[in-house]
Amino acid sequence: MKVLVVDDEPQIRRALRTSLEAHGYEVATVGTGDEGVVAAAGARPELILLDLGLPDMDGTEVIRRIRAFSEVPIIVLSVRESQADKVAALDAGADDYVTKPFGIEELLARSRAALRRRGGEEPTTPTPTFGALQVDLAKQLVTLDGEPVHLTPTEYGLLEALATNPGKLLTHQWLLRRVWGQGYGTETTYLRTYIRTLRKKLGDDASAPALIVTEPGVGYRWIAEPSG
Amino acid sequence: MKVLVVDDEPQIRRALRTSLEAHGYEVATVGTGDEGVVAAAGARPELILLDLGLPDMDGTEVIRRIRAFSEVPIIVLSVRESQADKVAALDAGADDYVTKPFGIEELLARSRAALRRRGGEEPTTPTPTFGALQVDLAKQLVTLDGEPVHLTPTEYGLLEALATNPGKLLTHQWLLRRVWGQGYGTETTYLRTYIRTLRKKLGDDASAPALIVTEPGVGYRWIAEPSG
DNA sequence: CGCAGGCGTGAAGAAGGCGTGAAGACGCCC
DNA sequence: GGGCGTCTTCACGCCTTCTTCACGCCTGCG
Repeated sequence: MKVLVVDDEPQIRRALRTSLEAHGYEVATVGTGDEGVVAAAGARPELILLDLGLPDMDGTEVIRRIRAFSEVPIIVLSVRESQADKVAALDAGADDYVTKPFGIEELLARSRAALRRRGGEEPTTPTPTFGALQVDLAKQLVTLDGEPVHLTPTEYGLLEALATNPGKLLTHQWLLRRVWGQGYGTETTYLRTYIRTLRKKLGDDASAPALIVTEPGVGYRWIAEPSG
Repeated sequence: MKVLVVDDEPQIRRALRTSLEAHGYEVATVGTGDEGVVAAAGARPELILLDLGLPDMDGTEVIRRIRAFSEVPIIVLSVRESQADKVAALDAGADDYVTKPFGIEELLARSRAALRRRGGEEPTTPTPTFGALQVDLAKQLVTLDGEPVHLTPTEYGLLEALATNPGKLLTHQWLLRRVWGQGYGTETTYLRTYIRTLRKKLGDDASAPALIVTEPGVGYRWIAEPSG
């Protein structure tokens, strides 16, 4: 049973490693959010213990990025006790939220509970591939024929929304809310603009699409077949 | 979304009911562990909020009894903060453990997290299939002999109305209301036009129909046999 | 046998959405 | 403060889609 510990304080990492290994878990530790996302994709742990107070990245952002490609249980460890922090982390996709200092027995029990719930394996691919196009959801890196493609944050967000829902018809409103936020829903000109740059950068043709199909009046559809 | 609250204190029951109903949940409340187990079996709630300090039965026993027949998420509410209590409840099968007093926002967030996990079991949308014709309702994708068929929103809406009611006679008015909206009901020319394009795109013949039969003066009927 | 209504067929006008290209506004880093 | 990348907005021409109409056929009825 592999567990990934993401925490910037070495003594906490050490303490967690000791306790977890004593209970038969296999433990990997990293110190930054970025490493955490990469390790979640690479090492494929079955449980992640995530400290919210990381130096390099907001904790909810780490959760969101891991959730882009994995359903692995995430238990948040945090010194912050405010409800807003808890709500934000849980709604970002965390499974549980434990405030420091916590008892190791409680943490282990919550880990067991989280693992018990996730009985089945999830087949989600960390890096969906479509022919020459590869989308590394962990590193947020897109390559075409092996060449990295530079995308702005909005462009990447749109691509992620499309590529993680292959074949599905995604409405204007759904895409706008997912990429731009809850307050959006009618700004179809944004979509047209960014779909255009995406098509251009990914070498797609609107009149003979191989990746993104326009569903007039409704939305867009990612039609490329996953090939990895 | 049905929630069952098991708590012996009436004011807590009332407070939870108010908060939960304000957020769109359907709430049932009981005051004893025994009633809780019965209600969990009978009312089939999708989430249970369980107070540990019940007068008639030990909290972990309630959890165990419910777990004997249901995987419904259980969030424990308790005044006891000891690790031993938390471990016991979680290992008995609880999904989460919240100590009173708790913030309602946090409880709601934890409820969403618990529901999200359980609901994660892909709410399998049926994909009606009729020989070579396949209607993927989740993706809103129609394929004929494996080839995607492009339909306009109105065409798809009409097909969905027909294909999800196989064998049933659907009147002009019913179809118009469903596809075009409440304000319609007499525009049978619309129906004729779109039934025609549907037949053309799906390879059906009006004079020898295999999919859509005209019921003169009344409406239309989807006669294809579901085959999957 | 003639007629009327409903249906299938074909087509065309109109409205709105889309792709395209570009330019201004904004925020951020140096 | 300046420069750059990114986001937002606009105008234009084209194309899809919706809506409407006309015509011929069939059916049922008187």
